[in-house]
Amino acid sequence: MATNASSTEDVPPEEAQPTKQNGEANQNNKPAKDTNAGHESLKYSLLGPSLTKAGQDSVDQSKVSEIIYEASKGSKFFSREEAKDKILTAKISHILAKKARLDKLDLTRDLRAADTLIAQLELSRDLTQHIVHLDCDAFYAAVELLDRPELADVPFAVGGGVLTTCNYVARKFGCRSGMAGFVAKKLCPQLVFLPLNFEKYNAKAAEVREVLAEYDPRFESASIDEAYLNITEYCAEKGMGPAEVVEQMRREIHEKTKITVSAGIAANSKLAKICSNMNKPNGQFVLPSDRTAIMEFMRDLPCRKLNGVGRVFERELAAVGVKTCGDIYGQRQYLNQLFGEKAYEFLMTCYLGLGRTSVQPAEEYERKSVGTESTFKDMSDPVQLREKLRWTAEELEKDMRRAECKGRTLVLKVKLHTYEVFTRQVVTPKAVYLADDLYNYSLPILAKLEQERPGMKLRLMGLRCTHLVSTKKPDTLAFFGLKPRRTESAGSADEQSGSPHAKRVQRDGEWEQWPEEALDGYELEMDKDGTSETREQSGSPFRRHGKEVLSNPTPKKAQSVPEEEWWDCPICSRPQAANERLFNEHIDLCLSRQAIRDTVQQEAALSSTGSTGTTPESRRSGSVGEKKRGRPAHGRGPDPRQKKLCFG
DNA sequence: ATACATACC
DNA sequence: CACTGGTATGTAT
Repeated sequence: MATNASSTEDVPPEEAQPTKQNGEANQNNKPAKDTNAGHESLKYSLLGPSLTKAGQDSVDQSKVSEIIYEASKGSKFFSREEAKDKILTAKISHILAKKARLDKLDLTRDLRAADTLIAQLELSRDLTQHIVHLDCDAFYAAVELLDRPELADVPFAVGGGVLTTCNYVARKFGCRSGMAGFVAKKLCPQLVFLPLNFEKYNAKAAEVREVLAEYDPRFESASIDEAYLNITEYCAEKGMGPAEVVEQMRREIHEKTKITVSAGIAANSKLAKICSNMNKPNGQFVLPSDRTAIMEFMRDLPCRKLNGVGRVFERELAAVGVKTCGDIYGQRQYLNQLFGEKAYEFLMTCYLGLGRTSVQPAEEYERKSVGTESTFKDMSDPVQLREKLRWTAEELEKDMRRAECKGRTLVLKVKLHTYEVFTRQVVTPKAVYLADDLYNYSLPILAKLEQERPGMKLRLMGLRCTHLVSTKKPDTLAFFGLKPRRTESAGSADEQSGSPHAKRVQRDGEWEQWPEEALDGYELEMDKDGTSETREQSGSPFRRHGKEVLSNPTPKKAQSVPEEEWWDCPICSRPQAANERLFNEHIDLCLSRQAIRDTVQQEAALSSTGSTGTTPESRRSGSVGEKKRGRPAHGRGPDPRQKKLCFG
């Protein structure tokens, strides 16, 4: 390790380039160098995702990587990582071979297509909004520290088998979130472990959100400790600059919650997210909303900093000569063919520094799946496996009740003792959520798996429902126009996605099921055992790292008059919640409601092609809400509506 | 539609 | 000591 001390620290290992002559896969199996090279990428991979994260700057990464490597090697986990690394290496050599083949062709067309796309994307650039990404610093650790101030200078971590997070003292030793506890202990023998306490974190997160709502009542919770805000209006109202506003907001958050946050301020959410990492912890960074400044910023930005580029994609990109976002331009003629359309478009928007400027409360996003999984001691006894499946089904039922939905597809996930993962799914004949149904429909696929690999030993089992059908009462009522919708929504999250048709089709799919499900929904609600209250509040801790399900706090001003504003639907004339997206959805519903009613009456309960309401697109343009918010309608261009991954 | 891989926190 | 859990999304088939 002495040899690779400083030069290889932060960069991914080089891929073997294919030799000029034979473009096929051979190069990566050359014996002498490859054992070493293979380990380099494996070690890099074992370093984990937080390499690029804050707090690791002063750490000797090669030393850390060596310790992790030594601690891990020989384990089944390690073997699996090794195998995965080999697969990736092969995949990369395949990509390189393809690139070599492309090089022999005339790529003028691809080059022109890329330039056209760039020009088109450029038209959608919106520099008028001030978007902020806020990120609490080592959030769980910071919350724990409030109760245990004596830990301020000692390295500690939250979480058991795997570190959920750790404080900055521990990070100096190379510890990081996602790391196995025993590995962290090797890096830092004094490391103190604290158990997770989600109720505490959620309570503190709610305090932080109280403050955020003052600056943008429609802020978007991206996770328990992250949020996006659009402060354009706030800046205009107060006559303040965005940096000044965020300084003030961060000060206020710290005063009221004793939590420090870092912030990025930029013209769109993608840039803001990158910027919030620049001055962590307890700092902020402004990227001026100026095209040249943005292009220069992106030019030198390592691709790995992009939300959506992980270890694998980073390696693939590096292999074709793309290390920074600026490098994307030089390779633009290859990217579509090498990585596919979505990745290609994603990369182009990254090169240009484009991103979404829309920010909306998380509860306005539609949930796509609900699932649960757990790890346990290796198990192969079929009886025990069935017990485990039964238990998993019961856990999932609880989660489904909390989420107020049923699923039409059930996915069984299984991890073998070797860490290989399998999933198998079934479409259920009806939407399900009861443990009995979940168990009965998943049991046959478990049995089939057992048959496929006799005596399989499992270390994890999980069940997940997809193709969800909401059983929320407000939606049902809104659907039939009985009452305007307010807070909750199971609506789709399409925005200005450029191609409304795709979404429309999907929605029609949902609608087909609604008449039937609507009644079920009531039944589910009617069995009110008070759980729907206790569930959401504090009943059982909804242990979640992901998106928050809580609604945004109501701004104090409005609290006295909770439902102060309504917009009248132009079709049914009923008042609707003053929310641009819900309003548009309501119009969608109104336009096809009659068709749905017909369908229900015919009791052609299943497939109702009649419900395919051909909704006019025109109304989406000058929507009332956009004026209300003082935010310009975003370009119709391919600006994505994504939540996490940005390939869309 | 199904299976698998990747990514994020 | 002994490598998580929940959700979303992309690609290949």
